[in-house]
Amino acid sequence: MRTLQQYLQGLPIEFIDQLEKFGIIKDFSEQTEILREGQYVKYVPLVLEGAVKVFTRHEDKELLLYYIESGESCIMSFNAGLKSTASKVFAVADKKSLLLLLPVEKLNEWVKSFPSLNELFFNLYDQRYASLLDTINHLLYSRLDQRLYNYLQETARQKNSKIINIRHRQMAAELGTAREVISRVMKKLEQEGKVKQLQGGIEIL
Amino acid sequence: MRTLQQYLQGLPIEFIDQLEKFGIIKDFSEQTEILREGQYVKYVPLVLEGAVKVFTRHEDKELLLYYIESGESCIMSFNAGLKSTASKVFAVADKKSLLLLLPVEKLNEWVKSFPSLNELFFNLYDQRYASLLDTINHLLYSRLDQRLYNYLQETARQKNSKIINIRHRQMAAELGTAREVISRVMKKLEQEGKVKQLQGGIEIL
DNA sequence: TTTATCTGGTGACTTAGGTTACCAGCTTAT
DNA sequence: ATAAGCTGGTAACCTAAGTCACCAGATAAA
Repeated sequence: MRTLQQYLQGLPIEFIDQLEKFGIIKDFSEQTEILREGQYVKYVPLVLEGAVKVFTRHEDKELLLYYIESGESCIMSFNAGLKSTASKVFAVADKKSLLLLLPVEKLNEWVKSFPSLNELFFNLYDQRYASLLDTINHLLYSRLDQRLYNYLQETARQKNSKIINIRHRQMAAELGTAREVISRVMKKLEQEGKVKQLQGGIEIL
Repeated sequence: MRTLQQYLQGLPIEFIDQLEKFGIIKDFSEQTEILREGQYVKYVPLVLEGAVKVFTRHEDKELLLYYIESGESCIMSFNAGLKSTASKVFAVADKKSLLLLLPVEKLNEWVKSFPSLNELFFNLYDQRYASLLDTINHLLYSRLDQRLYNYLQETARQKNSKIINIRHRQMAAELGTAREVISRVMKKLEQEGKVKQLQGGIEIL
């Protein structure tokens, strides 16, 4: 296993020391829930390895918002931690992941003492904000075929493979629509030569 | 006119001093554009009086995201200023407004020296993030009648009046839809007894 | 092996909302 | 006063997408 210093290059050594002292490194297997909606947060996760998916949910429907990747953290738990408010999103490990858990009681102090941590969270806020803005524009202006195709491309990027093994049912859930609709739209994308459905999974062309 | 101290209670006096020295207080009349998309920012506005509307735009369609009210600022210009990136939203004064313009070259320093400013922007980020999340859920799960009614209620709150004078065309623009559709849905809301269209404007019941 | 479950595919139907075209009643300029 | 432009209303139509019902093939469990 690599050391914290190797994961968190660019952070001052005194901060890394603090992290080693008070942070907790923990493994999460694929599909493990990392943050629940309504949850109050004691540890803010920072992704060292792997990736975490963040969703919003409304009644039984959900929607994939974005991924948290290596070196990034979850602003919802950051805020929920600092302000003791409840999370409005939920998060799940997308693959086997290694997280560094930051205790919230230290966080406030750290944000003040280490400008680079402060800056990291500002950057993350900005990135997620931009991502939500993008989602809004897609919801408002794109049809589902476009959204599905984007989704598949992003998934392929995450899995680092042009062929992805995934059920229609899951795609539907992550795009906030119904399974039958995915089935229909997938056929359309296939006819347009953008994807190919084969036994091993879906190939993105 | 009130002094900066009166507008910005809770901020340390040394910071107010800095603001008086380097900030610019400026009046904006209703409908004045305050931030353009793609714009690079030299001054980050902080609303003292009035209110500013923030929109996203995609081709010719736009969508009202939220209001910036007294004591609040625009995180998009904050980020655009600090990182010298382009704004992804645009903003317009909703009424005659008084803004305090913060020069970006000072901002970086201020964020570090004054934790309360730092905290203000974290709070604003969180608030806007929550607002975008809300918009996403509405776009995904609510029908237009519900969205329109929410919009009217929010507008009434802003104008501080149950009767609002506004064109169907503008409502359509701010909700990202077409004028005819508003006309149709307004009739529906009227039949349901939720609003009343009279010569002076729309009454929200 | 023989169920039971999961998976994707499909046709038929419904609905919200976008589009087109047009009209009547006000306001505002000329 | 007359014309031009804004405003809201409406009918007809179209399309994307949600819903329902059902089916066949694959996969997993008994």
